Amino acid sequence: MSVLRHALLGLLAREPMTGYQLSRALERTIGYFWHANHSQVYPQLKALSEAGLARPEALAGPGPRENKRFHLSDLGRAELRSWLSRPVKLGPDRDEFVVRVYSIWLLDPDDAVRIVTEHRQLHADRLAEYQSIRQALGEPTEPSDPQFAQRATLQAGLGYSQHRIAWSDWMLDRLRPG
Amino acid sequence: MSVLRHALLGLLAREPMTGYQLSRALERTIGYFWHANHSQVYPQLKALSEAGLARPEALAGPGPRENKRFHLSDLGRAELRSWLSRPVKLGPDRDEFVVRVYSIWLLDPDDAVRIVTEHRQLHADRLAEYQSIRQALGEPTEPSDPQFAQRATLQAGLGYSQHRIAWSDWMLDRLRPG
DNA sequence: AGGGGCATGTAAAGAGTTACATGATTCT
DNA sequence: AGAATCATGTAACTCTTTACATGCCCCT
Repeated sequence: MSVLRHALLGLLAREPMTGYQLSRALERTIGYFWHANHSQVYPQLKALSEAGLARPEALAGPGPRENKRFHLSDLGRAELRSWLSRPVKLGPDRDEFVVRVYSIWLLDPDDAVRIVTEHRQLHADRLAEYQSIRQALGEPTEPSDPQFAQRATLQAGLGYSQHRIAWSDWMLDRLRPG
Repeated sequence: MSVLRHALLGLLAREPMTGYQLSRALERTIGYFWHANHSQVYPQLKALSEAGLARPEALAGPGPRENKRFHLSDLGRAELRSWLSRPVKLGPDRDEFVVRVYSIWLLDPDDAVRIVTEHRQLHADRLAEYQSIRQALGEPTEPSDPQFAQRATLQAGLGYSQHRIAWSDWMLDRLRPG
């Protein structure tokens, strides 16, 4: 069972959603940490339904096909809980910008400064985005509240962007002589 | 052209290597940020050779097949430089542990504390590993030196693990009442 | 009338993981 | 004699991305 399937179960544990809504969630909140396109979501929802982890509810709605809202089943909730307790390996080991930095010695100093500055800016923008979400979300509640978990993932994002900005500054200090 | 292909070019820009050596490098240094198995490396090396970005040199060596050491070509170096200057999107958006944390409200407080503590420990161990590499590597040199780039990627790792430890502590403070 | 958002799917290609397969050399 | 390391490949499967494809509803 893939991470994506569990990400979908985790979203459905909060409230029933259509495939479209799940796809959108994988472009924002949880999507900052695990992205997926709708073309991947629909087949996975079918698989989850067939495995009895989610139940589709037929809806009247727009479009040529039947609209469906998915509910987490008891089996799905049990699977999600069991997944949470299983051991995880360390991640991420897929960081394209760090791979680029590994070859940064091949660039002219000006170009090197430019790409690091661009990276810093991307994270400064992302940080501002996270901070505005934090405003909307408020202070963390009790750990049994979904809001707490959302606040904790947000905190991961805040800390990560701050770390990338600090790292960029570390490089800029050493790339600019004097 | 994939990230993996450019990671391979970035390794070959330092010194000629066999597919086996490249595979090992993708389990350590640069492998902390972009992992790949040998089964992925060999076909990509073939593709790089066919595209004229790397040249194979036949070697006497053990085993039933011919041994090859790959050299970066001028075209390969140009491609690598050009890739470095092209814009990057933000990464990573694949962080399994954060996806788990998004559902942590479903767990008993004890289990929640346990998985966060385990995560913290993984990063504390990784941090110690990075610190011993830093000892061996020394202080950063000039930006045109491959050592500088290696030191900069290491700095990314150091900062990242520190951030994950701080984030784990943030969660533990809130998961443990009192 | 046209654009954007809601809504659901399939197809094809590329990337990545796990397993299968072979065989020499070196160390214990 | 057996294990670890060096060394190279293929096969099968899953995951991910990009593109194709349809059509309603609401707002301007």
